Parts: sequence; structure tokens; C-alpha cells
Amino acid sequence: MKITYKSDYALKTILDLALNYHNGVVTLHDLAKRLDIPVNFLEQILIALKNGGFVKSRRGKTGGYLLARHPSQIKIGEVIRLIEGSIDPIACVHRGYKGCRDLYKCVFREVWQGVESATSNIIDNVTFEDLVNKTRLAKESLMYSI
Amino acid sequence: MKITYKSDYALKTILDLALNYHNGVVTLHDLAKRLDIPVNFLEQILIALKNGGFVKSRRGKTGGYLLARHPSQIKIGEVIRLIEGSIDPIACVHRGYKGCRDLYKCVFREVWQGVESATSNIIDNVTFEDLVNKTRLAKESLMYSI
DNA sequence: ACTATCTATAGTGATATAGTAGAGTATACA
DNA sequence: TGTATACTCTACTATATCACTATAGATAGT
Ligand code: FES
Ligand code: FES
Repeated sequence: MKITYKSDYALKTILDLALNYHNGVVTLHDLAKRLDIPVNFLEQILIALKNGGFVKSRRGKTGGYLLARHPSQIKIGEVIRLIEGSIDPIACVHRGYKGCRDLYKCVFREVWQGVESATSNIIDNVTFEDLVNKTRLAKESLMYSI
Repeated sequence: MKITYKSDYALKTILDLALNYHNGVVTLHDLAKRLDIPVNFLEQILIALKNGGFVKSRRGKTGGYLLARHPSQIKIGEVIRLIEGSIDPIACVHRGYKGCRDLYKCVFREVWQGVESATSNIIDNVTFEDLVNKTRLAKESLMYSI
């Protein structure tokens, strides 16, 4: 698995929307500014997240974006899979890798499958509710330390 | 972690040399032919493996390549790290990732670290001796099935 | 000397990444 | 009804990485 800027931005965007879950919509402009992401790039990411069923949008003057589901119902693995397409360390685990002529007899294959399932085990067990709580805890302990 | 052709080829090369551990040297040409890797490309990989201390070479007419260590002393993780440079799912786990301005407070960081250590746990526990045994077993069961 | 081998470095086409740019659509509200 | 403010969609581009390719040279055995 490789996390690109695109999926990094997507995850931070969902987290921001999760932190604002009870505050109505958040505009593209606000998200871009807070997360320091180029507006036009974030735009494309939000369309993908919308098509993936993670966010909803409201158009017009009072428009903006909001989560389509409760933060506890979104796992970071789902978002990564949508943006990155797959989780494999090597393309042949899933298919379409030319080097994999001898798939059925390649002794490395089960290593790659092991890596994939270990990775899934982690990213499919973290929800955005977990991350919201962690963020709030971090903010709190920061306040006490000042 | 992302396995490219280069590291895939490197691993298969080391495995081939491990299978021939008691047969003296293997030439670049033979390796390239058996593994179906472009000669000039494999050449570069072998230089890297040599500089990494995994293989040794003999020049001249009776030259070729051989393992620098016993197959039981080479873990696949070491080879991957040499060729790929790192194992991180995201560059910022290790350093030099621009998106990581807010490293110290990013709540995703420990997820990425978890993925990295789970991956290490797998690839640092498989030696080429293991793979040699697995290859021989597979070949054996294939013979019985015919 | 000759030839089979390894060594070293430069170049190249294809694809992916991380954006930019700009025209178009929908909605609230004055 | 007009217009400001938002979202939508498509096309383009610069840079880097990947997977080679090409070529000139060094070394060792016969
Ligand atoms: S060639 Fe596909 S797993 Fe080895
Ligand atoms: S920005 Fe580096 S771990 Fe999140």
C-alpha cells in the first residue's frame, strides 16, 4: 500500500467533516484553507468522495459539504480503497501484473497476501469516530500543558 | 510498501542463487534467461545487490554471481529495503513528506506506523532458506501429481 | 590474442502524481 | 429577477518514477 497526497488529503478532509458533524455544512474554500490543500485539487477529491458515498453536498449560496454517514460508520480503509484503488503491495496479488506469469507457483505470493491482510486488519479497524476522539483528547492535553 | 518490478526481480534473483547455492556461480545471462528479465536491467539490479552485500561476483571467462551469505542469513525484508529504500506506506513516517507539516499532531501517524511494523513483522521473518524449502516442496508435490 | 564474463553510466518512452485553468450549473436571498 | 456564492465537470501540464535500452569499458581464463 502506498498513501499518496490524494488519499492523505481525502482522509484529512473526512476527519475535518467528522469534527464538524453537528455544525452543518463546510465549504470547499474553508476545507482547503484549514487543511492547506489547493482548492482545485481538493475539489476533485471531494467529487470522488461524493461518488464513493462518503460525503453529500449542498449547492448554492448556503452550500457546502457534509458527511453522508456518521463518523463511526466510516473506516479509513474504505476511504483509502476508494482513492488508491487497492491495498496490495504488488499488483499481481489482485491481478494484471505482467511479472506474474507464474502466479500459481510463485513462492512470494503468500508473503504479499500476508502483508495485504495485515494492512487491512489495521485500516479496517479505525473509524473516524476514533480519530475524532483522539483529536479532541490531543487538543485537551495541549490546553492543560499551557 | 510498494513492490516494483525491480524488487520483484531482485527477490527472484536471490532465490535462484539460493537454489544454486552449492553449484558455484550463475551467469547474468542464465539468470536473465531463467527468470525472463531483460539482461541490461538485471545487470543493474545485480550491481545493487552486490553493493548491498547480498551477492558476490567473479569476473572473466568462468565468472558469474553467487550469494555472499547462506540463504538462511538473508531475509526478504533486507532485500526489499535495499531496493525500495523504505517500507513506509507514506513518506512522512520516515521523513521528507511535505504534507507532514503537522507531524506531531497528526492522528493518522500511528496508523501508518502500525502498518509499517506489521509489514516488517512479515518480511523480516522470511529467509531465503524458507523459500528454497517451499520451492522444493512445491516441485516435489508437482511430480507426484503427474 | 581472443572471448566470455562482469562494470558503469547515460539515455528514453510510458505512466502516474500533483497539481492548474476555466467554463458551467444550482441555490439563496435582496 | 438578478447576482453573489457556492458546487460540478473537463481538459491541460509539469515533474518524477518506472522499466527498460544502449554502449563503452574492465577483467580473467584458454
Ligand atoms: S509473480 Fe505474482 S506473486 Fe510472485
Ligand atoms: S502528516 Fe505525517 S503522519 Fe499525518
